[in-house]
Amino acid sequence: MHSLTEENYLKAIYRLSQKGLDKITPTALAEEMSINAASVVDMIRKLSDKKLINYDKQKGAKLTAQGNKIALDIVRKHRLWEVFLLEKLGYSWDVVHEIAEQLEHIKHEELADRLDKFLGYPEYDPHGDPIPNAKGEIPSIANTLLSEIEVGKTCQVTAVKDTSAVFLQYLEQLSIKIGTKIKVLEKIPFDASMAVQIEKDVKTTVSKKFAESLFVS
Amino acid sequence: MHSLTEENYLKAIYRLSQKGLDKITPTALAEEMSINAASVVDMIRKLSDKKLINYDKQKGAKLTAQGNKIALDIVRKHRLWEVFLLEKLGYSWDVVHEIAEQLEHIKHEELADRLDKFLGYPEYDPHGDPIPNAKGEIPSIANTLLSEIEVGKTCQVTAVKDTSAVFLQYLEQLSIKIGTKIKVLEKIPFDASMAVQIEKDVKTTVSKKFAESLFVS
DNA sequence: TAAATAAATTAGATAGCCCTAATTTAATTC
DNA sequence: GAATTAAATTAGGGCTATCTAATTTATTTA
Ligand SMILES: [Mn+2]
Ligand SMILES: [Mn+2]
Ligand SMILES: [Mn+2]
Ligand SMILES: [Mn+2]
Repeated sequence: MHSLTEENYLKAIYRLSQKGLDKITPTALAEEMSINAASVVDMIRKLSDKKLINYDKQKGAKLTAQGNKIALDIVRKHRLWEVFLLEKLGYSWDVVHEIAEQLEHIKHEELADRLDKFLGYPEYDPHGDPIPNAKGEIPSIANTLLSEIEVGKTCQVTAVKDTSAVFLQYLEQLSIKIGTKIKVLEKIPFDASMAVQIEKDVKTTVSKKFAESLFVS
Repeated sequence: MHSLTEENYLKAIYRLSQKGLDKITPTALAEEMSINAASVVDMIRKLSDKKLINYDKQKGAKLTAQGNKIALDIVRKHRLWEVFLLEKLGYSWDVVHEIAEQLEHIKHEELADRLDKFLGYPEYDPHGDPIPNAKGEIPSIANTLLSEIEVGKTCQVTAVKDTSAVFLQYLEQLSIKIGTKIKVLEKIPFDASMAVQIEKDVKTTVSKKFAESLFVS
């Protein structure tokens, strides 16, 4: 059996590889997990011994089929619990993550599937991230950023790239949620900020950082 | 902050004091938690230092007001999660306990209250145990055993004293659940077993051990 | 390429929670 | 009351996951 800590490492490796990192180094993992690189090296050895990852100084760390299965299962549970917390318990989307971080480690054979059924087989979590199904298949992922949309075009929010509480609260304040329509009115060359119109009413200007933190389609 | 392990100790002390033990000794706790007495002594010191219990060689271990509050909170969460697992996820009453044993340690300020509301403020868990409310008040507890019911009388199951999976599965097999009516037909002096009638139909004989494992009213 | 910097690894510790074995203290029993 | 048995405690470790400080190995940069 694998520990909560091992699960968190596997999930972090999964996350980094999803991010498109070519090489997952101890330093990158240490940064990602806010942990010391020396500790990471220890755990890399442990996970390698357990055949959950392959580690190679040249290629970095890679999940094995087995490791990937575990990581995907944790991600599935994490996102399902987030849906539960938001839809059933009425939590807001800037708090569900930290609680799901604990809930994802609850172990019981049928738990994910039962939760999935109870929630009506949701495809995306509250932040727009895709939920792997029971077979480990993942719905397609958004990859266009708001910053890439041309002036005059209207797009629709599909997911948040940055899931920090501060950003989510700011979105809340602007009444932006998954599905919200945003029209790009102007791009300011000076600092790459954007003038946008949110749904019908509100016009505002958002920063480059902001425009690079929202996925749209 | 207190750890998962500390919470389990506090809960065990709470459980033993509810059982009416006059003196909670290291040995009793060790037995209750399937742990070595030497380990218990370590933790008793730790919990004493944290003022969560008072320990006295003469009087044994006693929860302080603060310790009691934590224990009660864990018990509340445990029982609420059991209701959730049974009613919302469709688990049977012989499995909910082990999963709730993990879920009870999920930490978030409003979690218990939100769950409570979502479940419709249940008063009892699937085994008939009372659920402390937000103020820490506990509904009255069943204390009459089936074995104490006189011949000819009919009673109703209010709770199970033994919550082991084997017992719960046996009850399932006999179609006995919380609320089931049982009539005592005969008491056999030889081994203190009892002939009973379950609801209208089924007549069967149950052992002394069985009759002392069911609470009725 | 040699020097400087950065990354990876090793060495050595610590904290939490558990164990076995030995010892001390208390409770029984003869 | 002395001997025996049981309970509580101490001593000494083990394992996991973390850290800091040193060292080794790679990568940059001048
Ligand atoms: Mn999340
Ligand atoms: Mn986690
Ligand atoms: Mn239970
Ligand atoms: Mn527990």
